[in-house]
Amino acid sequence: MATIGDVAKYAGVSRSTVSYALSGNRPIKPETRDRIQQAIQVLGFTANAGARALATSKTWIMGLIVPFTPEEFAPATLGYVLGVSESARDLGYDVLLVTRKEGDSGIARITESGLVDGVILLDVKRHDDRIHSLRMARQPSVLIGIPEDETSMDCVDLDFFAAGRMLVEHLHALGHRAVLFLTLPEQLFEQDLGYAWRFREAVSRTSAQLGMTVHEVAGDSEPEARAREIGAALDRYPDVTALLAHNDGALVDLPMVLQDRNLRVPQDLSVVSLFPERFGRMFSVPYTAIETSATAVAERAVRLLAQRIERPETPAIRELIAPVIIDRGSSALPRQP
Amino acid sequence: MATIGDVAKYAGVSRSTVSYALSGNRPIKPETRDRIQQAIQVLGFTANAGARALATSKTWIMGLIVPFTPEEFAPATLGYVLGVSESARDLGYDVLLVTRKEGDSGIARITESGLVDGVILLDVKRHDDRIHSLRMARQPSVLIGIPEDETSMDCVDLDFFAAGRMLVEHLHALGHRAVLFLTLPEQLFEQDLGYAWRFREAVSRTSAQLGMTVHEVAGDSEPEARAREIGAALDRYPDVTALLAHNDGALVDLPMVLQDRNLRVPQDLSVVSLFPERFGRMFSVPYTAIETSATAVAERAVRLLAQRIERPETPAIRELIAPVIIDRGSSALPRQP
DNA sequence: CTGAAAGCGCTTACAG
DNA sequence: CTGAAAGCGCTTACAG
Repeated sequence: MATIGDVAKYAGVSRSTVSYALSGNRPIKPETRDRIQQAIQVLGFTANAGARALATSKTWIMGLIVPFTPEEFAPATLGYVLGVSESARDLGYDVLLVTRKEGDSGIARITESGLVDGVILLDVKRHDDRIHSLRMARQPSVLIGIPEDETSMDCVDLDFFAAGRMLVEHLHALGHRAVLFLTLPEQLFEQDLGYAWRFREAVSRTSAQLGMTVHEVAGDSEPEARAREIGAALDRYPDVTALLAHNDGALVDLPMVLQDRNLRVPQDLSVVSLFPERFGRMFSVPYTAIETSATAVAERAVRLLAQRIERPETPAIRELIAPVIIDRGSSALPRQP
Repeated sequence: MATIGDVAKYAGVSRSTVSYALSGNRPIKPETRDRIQQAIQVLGFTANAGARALATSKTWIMGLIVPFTPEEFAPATLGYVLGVSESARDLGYDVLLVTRKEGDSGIARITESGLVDGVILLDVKRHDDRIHSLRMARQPSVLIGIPEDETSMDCVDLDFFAAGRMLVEHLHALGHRAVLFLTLPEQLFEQDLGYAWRFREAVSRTSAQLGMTVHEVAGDSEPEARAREIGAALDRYPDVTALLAHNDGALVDLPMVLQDRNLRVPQDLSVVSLFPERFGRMFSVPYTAIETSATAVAERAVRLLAQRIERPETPAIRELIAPVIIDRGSSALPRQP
């Protein structure tokens, strides 16, 4: 491979001049610049990443920590991964992917070795050990999700509390007073995932305030069990007039389950939900819902991290993205008893 | 951050001794080794990745090129990404993720700068421009998928031709003579994706050899259109006794579509398919099928690349993973007319 | 507007 | 069994 020395020799200048021409950090005489440009072309020169990182202490790589919990929903996760990657490239960064098996040690490894300039953490838990590793690191980090103790941590997320509240208020405004709430798989709560808890808390608090009855059904991650649970719950609570489904997997089976019981939407049962936008494009989920935009969240997170890398000392930011309901006509006035 | 010099000073040895203790590349007196170990502990030393890469010309990073075609199926793609990441870590490598927007230039960027030791390419097309960039690179690469011209390229993939043939033969053996073949979204064929074409070709060739009639239905990527197409095709070809569905998105809607038409599986219609294993765990797809194991393919690809990185000159390998049918009882003798 | 030189933090032949 | 030194390929103060 051609080095900066080869380019310098070919262009008849010093290595420092080539370097400055590359970085634009000092004015170069136009003709000199042209000669250098040509030399670069001819020799096919690209600066060595390791050498540059060593000299500048900057790698232009962001670490992305993704646990890939098996119970989580692939299209959602993928949306974040893709969003982070594309946004990072827009700002000149590459993305190093660190997945589950390693857990905590992965963060230490990529930060302590100086492999990355910063870290984005996905699937933040309410009490997340990994945040300790992030605080120890000399590189900045941004969380996608909100932990219990967010002191001095930059966080970005959809406002899942507002989302839960909005959906309950939406049903309440239509006149619904008894709602079936299909939650995420229990494992996700056990894993202490912030968004799962915040959404559920919003639903239970808001419904309590508004005097609504909410029957919770723990959404399974296993398809057959899930369908059975939904059916059983509909039998158990004949008073419910609406279904609030926060379970991506279940949404796909829902049309079938409801049809099996001859329940028309929205005449017999209103259905509202929350799911990733990618999901709606891939499957038939004809329900009024809040669409979580991984792209928007990822983009904000990457921007924030890039800013932090440049100016580490500004105070931590918490950015909640306001949810928006897309009306697909699956909610209406409750059926008359 | 502590450098190797700090460790050397603390342990009272030279930097080279610390380096050799780290690499194990020459014997070190046990007591010396212990002192060094302790110094590393106390100072919290981790070797700088850039410096090491510069000195050794090895980054321990594999590039993973993933186009993330929107028509493709998230669980499938995610399976490969996750599989590559985990397998790479097992061998000591990190993974740098390069996604669509950049396309071709991304490969040049990460190889020419020496950022990666090798590249894994996903979603290989039959005629894939990116392979040219890979051939130009000084680092080795492995394709997940088989291009038309695989000269001197390492390739790993599920044997999609064998898969298509197996499923057709399976139906033929049961006595089916007219089959509806629901293909992947047309866009994937237009994108020239190898696996889409190979599977389809296997289906059409095998059925021709066996004297079977195959009606193709172009699977849409848009959910509503897809369901309509399936229904229309079932009406159009009343002679079909079996459905061969190679369309992940459609599989989820299928139970509903078939129920709408009062078609029982397998009494009225046999259904066989091919889908990623992750998919079956997430959704209810009760069909006899070949399960594509992204994990297995990814693991082979990573191993192959690691070998290439160590010994670049051995001849190129093509590794096709034999498909296996999982019987879920959705195929039976054809209904009597 | 440009060059010579030091330095980033490692590894590894060379020497003992 | 260990050390001193050169070198990997960049960047950037220092000097002119």
